[in-house]
Amino acid sequence: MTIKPQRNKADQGETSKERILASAESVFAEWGFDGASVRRISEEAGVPVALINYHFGSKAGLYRAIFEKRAPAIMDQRIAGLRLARAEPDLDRRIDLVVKALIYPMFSLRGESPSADFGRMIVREMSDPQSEARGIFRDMFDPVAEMLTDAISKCFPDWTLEEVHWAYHTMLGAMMIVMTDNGRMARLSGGRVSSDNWEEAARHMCAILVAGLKYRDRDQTRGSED
Amino acid sequence: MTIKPQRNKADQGETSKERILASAESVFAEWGFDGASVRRISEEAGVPVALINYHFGSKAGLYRAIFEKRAPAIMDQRIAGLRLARAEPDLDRRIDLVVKALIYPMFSLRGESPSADFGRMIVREMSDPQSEARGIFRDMFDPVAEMLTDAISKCFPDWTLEEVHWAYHTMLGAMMIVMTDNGRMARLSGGRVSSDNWEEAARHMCAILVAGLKYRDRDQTRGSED
DNA sequence: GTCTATAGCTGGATAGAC
DNA sequence: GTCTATCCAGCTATAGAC
Repeated sequence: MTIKPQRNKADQGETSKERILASAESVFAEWGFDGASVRRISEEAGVPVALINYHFGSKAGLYRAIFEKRAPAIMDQRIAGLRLARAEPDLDRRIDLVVKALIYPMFSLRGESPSADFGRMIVREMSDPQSEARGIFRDMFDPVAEMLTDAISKCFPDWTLEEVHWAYHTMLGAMMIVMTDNGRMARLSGGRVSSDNWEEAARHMCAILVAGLKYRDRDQTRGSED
Repeated sequence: MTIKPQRNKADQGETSKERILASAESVFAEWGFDGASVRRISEEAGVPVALINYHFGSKAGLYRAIFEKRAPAIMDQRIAGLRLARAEPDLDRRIDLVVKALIYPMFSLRGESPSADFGRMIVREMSDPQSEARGIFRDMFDPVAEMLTDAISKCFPDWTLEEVHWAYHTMLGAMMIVMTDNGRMARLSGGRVSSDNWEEAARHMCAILVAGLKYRDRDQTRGSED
């Protein structure tokens, strides 16, 4: 066991590598991959530019490192949520747990320290065609996404594959907008509703989505495709 | 001996201004505002860079011009849809029309010529904190958004303002993901479901969202915040 | 209106001292 | 590991001929 060198108060115990990651997260979230410059990140972190390339190889390497640092915690929470859902035999109650397994781990980001920014990074990555080349979703998010679609289809055994995947993507999309809201909700509501309260956000969204899945075929005849 | 460059067949009577707008739409959609370069746009349009600044003043001017060209048609369709909804006295049927007034005009974009790209541009603009400075949403989208939230609240007279705005944003988010899907849906479904068929996309999404709004309070006691 | 040429910057990345 | 200094490719925008 090695003992970490104790830093003084000014450092707040952070290594320069950690400071770079922290400021990169906020700069990438605000400016996007292309709009962000390593110079700006280095300034915000209070380190020279060269140090970024020393630690992370390149701008792209730094970008990926942020996802590698943040994604596992979210995936683990989703997997844990799915384990709870699987243990619920009543399918009506189970879908509720599945939806929450998807939504809550993402929203809880907004609670902790700097990481509403990471939520914004995810949305930008998701809406960027170049993301396919980076392969971040393929590598870090797809495995759990498959577990989730699988869990949905087990809750609705009579659904087609189309219905399952559209349900999943509808939920994913709804989630995106909260991670990305730039005060538009506040503007449209005359300042009376804001998206900052993530617990309320999650509650409202889960209510709509769970009901949407459970009752989607209630009022209309089932689609007759294929 | 030099012959005045005659428009070739490929031009099909398009002015250079129109060609710039068309290629800008696809380049901005693929690379984002910062990632796109006016050089790349000019190459794709087959015009010299200077012409872009002549016609549109700046890169930002060109960007905005695309929204000014495309947004009105969508807004008009939404307004028309809302007019139909207002004429429907049965509130259960009316909310169905309101949701469709929001969703369908956006999805119908994917039907016509080059404009899945415009859908992608909207999503990127929506997930970009810098968009507030550009003011595109404020100027071109917010007025109709207010009409829509208003229509929702008329369908559910007992809802709080929070519930209305969360419902609207949930729908908006769900829509975003279809406009932006980069083949991830196809990947996750093993190639068996794709988001290319916009009619099916709209159908699935509306089914979930309408049911979500109508039945969101069916299984749980109403939130007690006020 | 359309073009060539270029000004004036800012970008990512690296070399090499310490 | 950390820093200074620097390379040079790429960017937006404009000047000015036609």
